[in-house]
Amino acid sequence: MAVAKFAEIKDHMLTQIEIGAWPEHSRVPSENELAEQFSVSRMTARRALQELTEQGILYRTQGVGSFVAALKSQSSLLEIRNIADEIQSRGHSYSAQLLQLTELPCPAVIASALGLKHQQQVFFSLIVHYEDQLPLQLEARYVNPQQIPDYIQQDFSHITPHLYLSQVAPLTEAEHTVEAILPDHFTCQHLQLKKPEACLRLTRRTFSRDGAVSLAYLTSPGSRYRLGGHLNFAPEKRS
Amino acid sequence: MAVAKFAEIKDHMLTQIEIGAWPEHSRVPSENELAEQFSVSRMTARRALQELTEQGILYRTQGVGSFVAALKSQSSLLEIRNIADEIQSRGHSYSAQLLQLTELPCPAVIASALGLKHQQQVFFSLIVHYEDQLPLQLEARYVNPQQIPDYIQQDFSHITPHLYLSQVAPLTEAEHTVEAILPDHFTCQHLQLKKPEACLRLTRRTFSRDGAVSLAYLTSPGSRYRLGGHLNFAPEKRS
DNA sequence: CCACAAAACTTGTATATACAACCAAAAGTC
DNA sequence: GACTTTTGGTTGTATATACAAGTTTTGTGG
Repeated sequence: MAVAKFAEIKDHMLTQIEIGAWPEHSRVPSENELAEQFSVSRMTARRALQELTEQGILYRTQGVGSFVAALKSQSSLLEIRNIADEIQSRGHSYSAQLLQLTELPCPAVIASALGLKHQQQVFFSLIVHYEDQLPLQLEARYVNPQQIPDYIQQDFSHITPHLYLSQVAPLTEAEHTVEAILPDHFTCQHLQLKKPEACLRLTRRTFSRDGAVSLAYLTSPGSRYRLGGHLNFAPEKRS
Repeated sequence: MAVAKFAEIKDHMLTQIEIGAWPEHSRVPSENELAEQFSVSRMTARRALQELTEQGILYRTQGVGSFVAALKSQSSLLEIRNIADEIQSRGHSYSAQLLQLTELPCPAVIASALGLKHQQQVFFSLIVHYEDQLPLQLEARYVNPQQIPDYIQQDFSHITPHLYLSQVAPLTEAEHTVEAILPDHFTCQHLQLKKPEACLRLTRRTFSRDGAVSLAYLTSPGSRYRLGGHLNFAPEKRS
């Protein structure tokens, strides 16, 4: 058997959800209906539903039915991931648009955060990250030119700044803050938000051995993105 | 059936692992052996093994067997603290107002998250946390009455639900998601927001050994609250 | 002893069946 | 109309069976 039947059913259901044929909280076919549609036994159809439920994609209620759970992009608080990897690991297509890559005099706040002097030159990049053609995150990043002198010559349409930086200057430390903000007009435009909506803004400052490397403002619409974390207090359950 | 057979097998195996009878990487009984020991079918024994594998407690290899996984050492990278402690550690005054403490039929989403049945009764509390007389957080919490039957009799003007729960049912696990939302009118009122502003909503689901204990929605105005974290990437040690 | 084949055992997938628990809506009753 | 009962659909648990796929052990022939 090339690919398991229950996996084919899962695939089909995931597709239906992704293309929007099955919206959030809508009912999905019952075990018996799926069994008939795919010419499998109920137990096999059940397995597909079961595993999707365990993945948090569906929720089920005995005696009622199975439904599509609220679907949002999610990244982990506990690991620092490349946004591109994150999107691709969900099976979606990733793309990015470079809006700016320049050198500019350092605003006071940035200078302080990166340990530079006021008005000293600093690298600045502005990138929109897309998940399936929909803007997921606006990345505004200031980079310490003393530590990464070649930053401004990179081609960030093929490598994310985060990935590049972690290759060039191994991170030793990172500092995060998470805020909820209402984006300004400029941000709304680039995130293709018709009306301002609540956004998550992750501020990330990274350090290498020699000090602060970069300060990034990562802004994502609250309706498209959330952060997730899983903490274990007992050494007996999953990562 | 009071408790499912596959659950009994899981319990037994968890106990064996916890007391050290089955050390790390040791082989556990095969599907057939468990089936005979517990007088169940292979499929039922298989389910116990399967679920323990999904929880990361076992690992299995086709043709070889099932084994106890390595216990994970835990570093809580991002610690989400008791709101009262947090406020007081900033040198501000903390107070709380209890708005509701009732029992109500369980909405489907809550039931699913807490492992309860639809429409089953669930405890619900609604509390506003104040920092220096200014509302900082609205806490809406659903509590599993099977695990915390006395929840509804507590005096939450003198102890936070989070603190009470962690005393009564030691947490083994917590799951968090962070979102940015625009609060509804009701939430705005209790947070004393004249105009709706972007809010951080922290959803926290806590577990004890017997399953999900509570699900809390913690909503704070973006202008008054943010989450901070600090991650260290110490050199990895590999043997 | 070695090489190879066969057997035994393990996990993985799939089916057909049965019954229990639960829910919602329809049907019946007062 | 209000209430109760029934009924059909749905998920949850459990069993017996079969075969596939992978690994280890055993056995056999050379």
